Amino acid sequence: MANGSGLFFDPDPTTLFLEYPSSKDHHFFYKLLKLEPFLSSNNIMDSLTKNMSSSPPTTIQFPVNLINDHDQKRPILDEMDFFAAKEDVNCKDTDERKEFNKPLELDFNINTGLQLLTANTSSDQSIVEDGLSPASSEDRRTKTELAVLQAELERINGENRHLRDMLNQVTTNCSTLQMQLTMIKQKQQHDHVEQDDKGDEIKQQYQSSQMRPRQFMDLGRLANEASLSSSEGRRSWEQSRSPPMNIVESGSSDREDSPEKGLSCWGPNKVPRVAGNESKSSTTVDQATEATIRKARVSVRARSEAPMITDGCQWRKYGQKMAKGNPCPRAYYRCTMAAGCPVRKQVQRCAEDKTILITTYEGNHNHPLPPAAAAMASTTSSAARMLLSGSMPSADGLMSSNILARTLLPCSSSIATISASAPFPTVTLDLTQTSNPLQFKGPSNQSQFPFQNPHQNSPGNPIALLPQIFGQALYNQSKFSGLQMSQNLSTLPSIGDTVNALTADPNFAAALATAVTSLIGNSHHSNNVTNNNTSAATTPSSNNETINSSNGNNKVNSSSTSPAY
DNA sequence: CGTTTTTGACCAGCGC
DNA sequence: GCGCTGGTCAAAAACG
Repeated sequence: MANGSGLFFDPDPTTLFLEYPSSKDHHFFYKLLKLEPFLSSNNIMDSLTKNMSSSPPTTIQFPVNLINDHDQKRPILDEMDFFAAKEDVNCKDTDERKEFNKPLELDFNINTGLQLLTANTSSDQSIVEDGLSPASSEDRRTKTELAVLQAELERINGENRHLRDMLNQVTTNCSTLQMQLTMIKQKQQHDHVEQDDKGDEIKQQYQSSQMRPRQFMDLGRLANEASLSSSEGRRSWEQSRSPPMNIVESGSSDREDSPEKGLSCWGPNKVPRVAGNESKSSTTVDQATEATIRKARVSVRARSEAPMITDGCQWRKYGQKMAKGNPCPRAYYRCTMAAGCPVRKQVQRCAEDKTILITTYEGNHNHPLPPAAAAMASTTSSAARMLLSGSMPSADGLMSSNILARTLLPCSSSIATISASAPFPTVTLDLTQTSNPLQFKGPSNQSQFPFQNPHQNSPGNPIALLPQIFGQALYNQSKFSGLQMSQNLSTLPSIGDTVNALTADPNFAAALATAVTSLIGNSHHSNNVTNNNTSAATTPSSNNETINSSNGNNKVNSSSTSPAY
């Protein structure tokens, strides 16, 4: 109790800010935010934690003046100015308002212990009036002081709780901005790497075959990445009411005419064929890795009563099969947001729990993603990259990847996993978890506060776990791989904020999976731009012909793509 | 009438 | 080679 927050002066300005008694004004936080745009939320959280739980490392024992100083000035001015604060407390509301409206720099000198004196004053008076001996009076003073302190602590604790809530809100806002910045950085770095390493290959690709659809897919992928940036994301929002831009030019006929159409379609035999001669320098391991990567799938398990979760993309059902060992049929869908989009998904209910909808995504979109998916892409990209970064063509590699994933995600291994037993590497996002395995299990320097959004997070909302999941993932990523987002642990709350915002959509899970799917390719296509658009090869090459022809029959033009959102 | 869904058939991979 | 299974095709039906 005695170490309750608000009674301590922490030299850390962050903590001081947190203890600011009149910080009900949100502008105060934003002012601090402005001063510390990259303030680590973890520091904030840690400071909060210190104040809320245990004795802070730096504690200033302020003197308790038992003399009513209503009529006299404070005798001690070199110490914390609690007494002046006392006056503020004793004053009327109007005076308090005035005091709160003081300049911030003045308020910074005031700690929340300011109200102590007010209570002490009254107590002192009664004690003095008792006319007891000095010793017993001293004891009474001490006891009274203690009681007052306790009451004050309770009040301050409540205030700190309020401040903590406000801090969470401000932190999320700050982190959102940071995430946007990070996304921009990521995009710039990614584009830079692509331009440096594969610019020649891209040129050769374009020169060798102008209308090859895979090239448009590349552009589409780039467009997807571009959509991750704040500006592009905004544009995506603006375009949300209109059919998305079709990256593939002139429909599927181009695909049919292309001699390399097989590359753009799924086929186990369609190991990437590098057009450039210099591309042959790439090792067979790289090619095999690329082939494995292209086969990567993202499976999302989420509870949904709906037959299919809507993820912002448009899907056309092209088949349904009864899978072995599952009474529920498996539906096959093809993305129709853009002509020739190779992304397909399978939807099937879990045999054990039919309330769980298993959606498996395969392939990479060749068109800008819907806003929700695009926004989530930045969040999930690092997680997907991390999960797949260890993917190797061999089973051992996949197992290592799985181990890596579990190592990097020690608290979420049951939520985000890589399956090596599946024919293709599959990233499984289990959103059906009801408990929060990550909470309070992070590293010591990690925020002990969950990414709370009291309005959206709830224990029964599995999607609410995503902030923790990817926050943890990104944290570990920053710790181990030092990728773009590593420099800011404060990105964790931003992820949580973003995810929370997105999880407002009950169909968010599918959007998440879509984003992950798109980023699985994005995270690796830098290795081989020639093949990055080739979707996961699951069907024989012979089917490619029929697929293309069927696309002609069931051609989905941009006009036919109804603006579902 | 265009698009989507349904559904039986077809194909390829895999294991025995 | 055969059967099983997963995945896809494509004609017909349904839908708006």
